[in-house]
Order: sequence, then structure tokens, then C-alpha cells
Amino acid sequence: MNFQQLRIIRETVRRNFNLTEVSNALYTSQSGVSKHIKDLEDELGVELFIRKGKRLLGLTEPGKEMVKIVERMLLDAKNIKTVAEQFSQQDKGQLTIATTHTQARYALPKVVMEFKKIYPRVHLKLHQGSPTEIAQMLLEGEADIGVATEALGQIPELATFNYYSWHHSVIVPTGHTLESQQPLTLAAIAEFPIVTYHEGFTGRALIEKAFGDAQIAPDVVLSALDADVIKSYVELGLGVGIIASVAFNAVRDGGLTMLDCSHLFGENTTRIAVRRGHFMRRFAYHFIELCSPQLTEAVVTADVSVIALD
Amino acid sequence: MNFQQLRIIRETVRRNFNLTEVSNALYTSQSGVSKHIKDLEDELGVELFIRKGKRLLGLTEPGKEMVKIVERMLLDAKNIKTVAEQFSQQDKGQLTIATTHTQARYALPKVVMEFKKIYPRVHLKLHQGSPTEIAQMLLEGEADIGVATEALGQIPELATFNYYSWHHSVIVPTGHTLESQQPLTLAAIAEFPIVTYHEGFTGRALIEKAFGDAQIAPDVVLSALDADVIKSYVELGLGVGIIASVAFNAVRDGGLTMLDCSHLFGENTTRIAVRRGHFMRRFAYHFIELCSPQLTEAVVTADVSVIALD
DNA sequence: GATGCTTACGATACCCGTAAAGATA
DNA sequence: TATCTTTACGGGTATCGTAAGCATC
Repeated sequence: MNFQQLRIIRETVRRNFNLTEVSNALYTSQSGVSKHIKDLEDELGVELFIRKGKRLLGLTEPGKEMVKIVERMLLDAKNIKTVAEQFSQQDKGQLTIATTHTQARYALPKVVMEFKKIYPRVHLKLHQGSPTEIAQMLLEGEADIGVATEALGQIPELATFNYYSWHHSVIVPTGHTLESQQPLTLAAIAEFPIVTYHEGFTGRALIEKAFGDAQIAPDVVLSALDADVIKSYVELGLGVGIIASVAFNAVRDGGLTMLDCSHLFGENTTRIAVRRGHFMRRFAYHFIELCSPQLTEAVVTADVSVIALD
Repeated sequence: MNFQQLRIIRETVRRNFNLTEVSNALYTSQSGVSKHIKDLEDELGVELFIRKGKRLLGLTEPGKEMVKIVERMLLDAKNIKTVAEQFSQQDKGQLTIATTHTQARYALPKVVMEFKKIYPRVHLKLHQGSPTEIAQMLLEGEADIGVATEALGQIPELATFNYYSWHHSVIVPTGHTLESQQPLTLAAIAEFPIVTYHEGFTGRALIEKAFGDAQIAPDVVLSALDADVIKSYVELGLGVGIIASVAFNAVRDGGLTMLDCSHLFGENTTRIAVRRGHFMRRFAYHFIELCSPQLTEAVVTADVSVIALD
């Protein structure tokens, strides 16, 4: 058993059992991949993959068990290197944050600026994606820290921490008739076409829920991934927008007016997530602490370092 | 980084940084060991060991962090093999129980007999040692299950479960004057020389505590590792014995009489322990369940599989 | 002087990649 | 037929063990 074999096992699962892809991903030859799998299976005396003729189709029962352990081991192999860097490179290194447009654009900039000032030699990589993509990146070890409102909380392999809470707001072109309707009601909003976020993004679920509970069927004419796109179309008069309050800036968004509707939709909580068992550099913990001062390294590790093996 | 290097790191710590011993333990050459360490340190860019000239003296800070992770990885490497056997060998395999004399001789026999009947093809290895040795064996992966009254409860890396509770009894040569003194008192016992267990064995601590609390200083003239030795000397008239009640058998121990003293010394609880993160074969869980029916596989894994990394 | 670690060097085994053959869709 | 996996084989590399040299106690 060697590490290359373990990497191949993991990659084979990730690449849907296509060994050619695996070999490319790991920069080696198919033949080598094939042989490594066979060697490992021989050594263990168990078939790890379900085969139909020569094709691999999936994991056998022992294979499933195995992959869990293999993932842990490779995670630990990476942890070893991180620990080494911790000591040999001190304030130098890399930090990958996976986050959504909303957070990257409206919540994180001031944290990033602070962080950059403290750790000028740390290469900060901001990776943008959907909440599920963010979760995926964390699980695969491609990102250290995830920030999103959705999807992170339900995954047992991820430790999550509350970052901040926020509400939605309605935006309309300045002078819109809704401006006089204070306080806003769901029914009043639903009179107009709606422009808001995609499903699975930035609290869209709570918007659905609020209308659903009120038995109102809003006419969502356009859904977008980010507030900037939404604002553009609201400006063009396509409909009224529902966005996160933090995404509105009275100065920059001159032609628009924001209407409070914190009483209409539920409260959203944006979360910070770290993969359990993922060892992080000091500065990574510090990044989290910059987001929310009570999330100290001690608080975060207490949660991140407890893992259920199962 | 490869597994041989990891094994060498772990063994170096266990063998007190004597690379010659390490090479013997791993059936390889010193030169290889030496080079592997150097290679790994070069790869990681960190010195793992404190050196004085050519001698290794201990672990550096990064070394300490590293060793924790290395231990986990090697544990997982072993787990992989265990999982494989689980599927390829089904009812065949090996099970190592580390336990004290008392448990091996008086508590476990009926469990072992039952187990053997169910799993005739499992090679059962009973390893006898002191409670601390048992803990050590569990931590080093040399034993699957530990059974002892002492030492197991305080180690965070071990998950422990109550097996059964018991009291001490006094044994005397039949016809001894103490027989008429019912109920027994600590003072009455302390009139005679005492023969009992060694420190750190089979509830000796509670005996000390009882006498200490009563401000009585008993004259322990002989301490032994097991009840058989104690009984022999009590029979010879060296003194009165204090042993675990389970260790007395009215038929076999003909010349002796057991006197109840459950009111004098505290209750002892014998525990079953498993190293957290140590994957065990089905039959191992079954062994535990045979000891105590409420300790099902689900109950045990729920505890064993939760580990704090840090 | 005995023990323990490192370096040098030759033999071996392992790993990789090319190429050809076989299987699957 | 195009895609994918396995097997065979040769070249390169890494690992291992012996032996010699050197440091430590």
C-alpha cells in the first residue's frame, strides 16, 4: 500500500470510475492507474470496485468503507504538510476562501483588507461558487474556509459557525408606486413581477417560504446569481427586486430605492464552514476571527477537531 | 512521503530515539532509517527531531504535532487492512484482548467459552498485563480490547464502557477468629497482617482509601498481582487476605473462608476499553456484547468513532 | 572503547510509461 | 468504430543493506 494507490482510489471515485480521467488528473498513465488498483486489491484480498467486464461501475461494500478511510488518510497527509509549513514559513502561505458572489462582494471586502494588512505575504485566493460547490470544495480539500448562507449547515463533515445575520430588502426604481406603500406587504410586492436570486442562493428559500406561507404565488420573471444583475434589471423596469440588504448602496445605486421588508421574510444567517479534521494555518484561524471576534482559534478548533469516523 | 517513513517516525518516538533499535524493530537497516528521516525532514522543510551532534534526543515542536498525525495515519492504514479482512475472511481472524490476571481468570472465561463456540475460527489472543500496560497495548494498536478496573478511564484516546461492578472480600483460613466478628470492621481487619493486591491492581486504591479515611494504617505484609498468590499465603497463615469476591470459589478454595465486607470498601467497576478510531472486526464487537448485553455494536461504535484530533 | 549516526556504493525491486491487445458502448 | 481497460515489457529510479567513517558517551 502506498500513497499513490490511495490517491488513485480517491480520484477514481471523484472521476466517476473513469480511469482515463483519473490518470490525467494525477498526471500519470492509465496503465499505471489500472495496475495500482489491481495491486492494492490483491494486497487487501478484496475487490474495491464493481466491474462489468473491464469497466468500473462503482464501489463494492468494502470499497465504500475503504474510501472513507482513504479520504481521511489523504487529508492527514495534507495536514502534515500544512503543519510543516506552519513552522517553516511562519507568515507566508496560501489561504483559499470559497464563497458566493454576495459574500465576496459585500461582506468580505473589509475582512480581506484587514487580513491583507496583517499578512501581506499570505496569498489569498477567493474562489466563487454556488453554496453546493463551496461545500464540495471544502470536502475535497480545495478550499480552507467556506462562507455562504446555504448548504453548509447540513453536512456532518463540515463544522460551521455563524458569521452574521441579515434580512432581505426590496429595491425599486426611484419613484416607484411601492415607495408609498409603507409598511410593505407580501401581497403588495406580489402585484409586480419579481427579480431575485436563483434557487439555492442567498436566502431564496426564505423568500419562497414567506410567499408560500401566505399562499401567494409571486411572478418571478428573472432569477440571477447576484445582486448586481438583479439591480440592473430592476433599473430597466423589469420588476421589483428582492436582494440582501447588504447588497444595496444608496450612493452607488443612484437610480434605485431600497424598501425595508425585514418583517416579511425570515432572518438569514451566513455561515463560515471548515472541513472537520482539516488542519489550518494560524492565519486561517485569524481570518475567521476577523470575520467574527468571538470565533477564536480555540473556539473553532474545538469544533473542527472533533470528527466522527463511523 | 511514504509509509515506511511514517512507521520510522512513530517507532523512533516509541524506541526513545534510538535509531538502531528502530531498525531492528522494523527489520531494516540503521542506514535506511537514518536516511528516511533525513529525506522526510528535507521534503517537509522542518527538523522533526532535536539533535545533539549526531544523536537524536527528542521531538521538536513541529515534530510533536507531526507525530500525532502520523499515529492517526498508521492507525488508519491498519484499519484499512482490518476492513479488508472483515469482508474477505468473514468469520476468520484474530482478536487480541489485553487484561489483568483477575479478569482473565475469573470474569472472562465464560465469555471466552461462549465466544469460541460462536467463532471457532477466530484466533483469540489473551494478553496479560498491568492496567497501564493494557492501556499502552491499546494505544499502540497491539490489542483490540482492554479489560481492567484501573487506569483505562483517564485516557482520552480510549473509549471505555462499564463491564461489571464488584466488591472486595476478606479471606481467612477456615476457623480464623475473624469469622466470629460479624459484621467486619476495618479496625478488626487491621488487627492482622494483610495480604492483598499490588498498587495499581484490582481495586487496591479503594482499599487504601477506606483505611486512609478511617485513619487506620494496615500492615500489608505482602502484595501480589493476583488472587491465587494471595490465597496461597493466606492459607499458609501469613495474614488475612483481601481479594475481589469473584476470585473466591468455595469448592476449589477449600481451606479458606470468605467474609463479606462489601460495606467496608467502595464499589469497583471493571471497564472495557477500545482505542478511539480503532476499527474492529464484527466479532470483536460481539465479544464486547457477550460481556455485557447492552454494549451493542451500535453503542460501542458511537463512542469509539468520535475522536478529537488536536 | 563501545555504542550510535551518517555517508558511500552496489544490488535489487518497484514504479512508470509506451505499445499492443482485448472488451465495451 | 471510438472509448476504455488490461497485459506485457523495457528503462529509470528509489529503496535497501553492507561497509566504512565519524561523533558521542
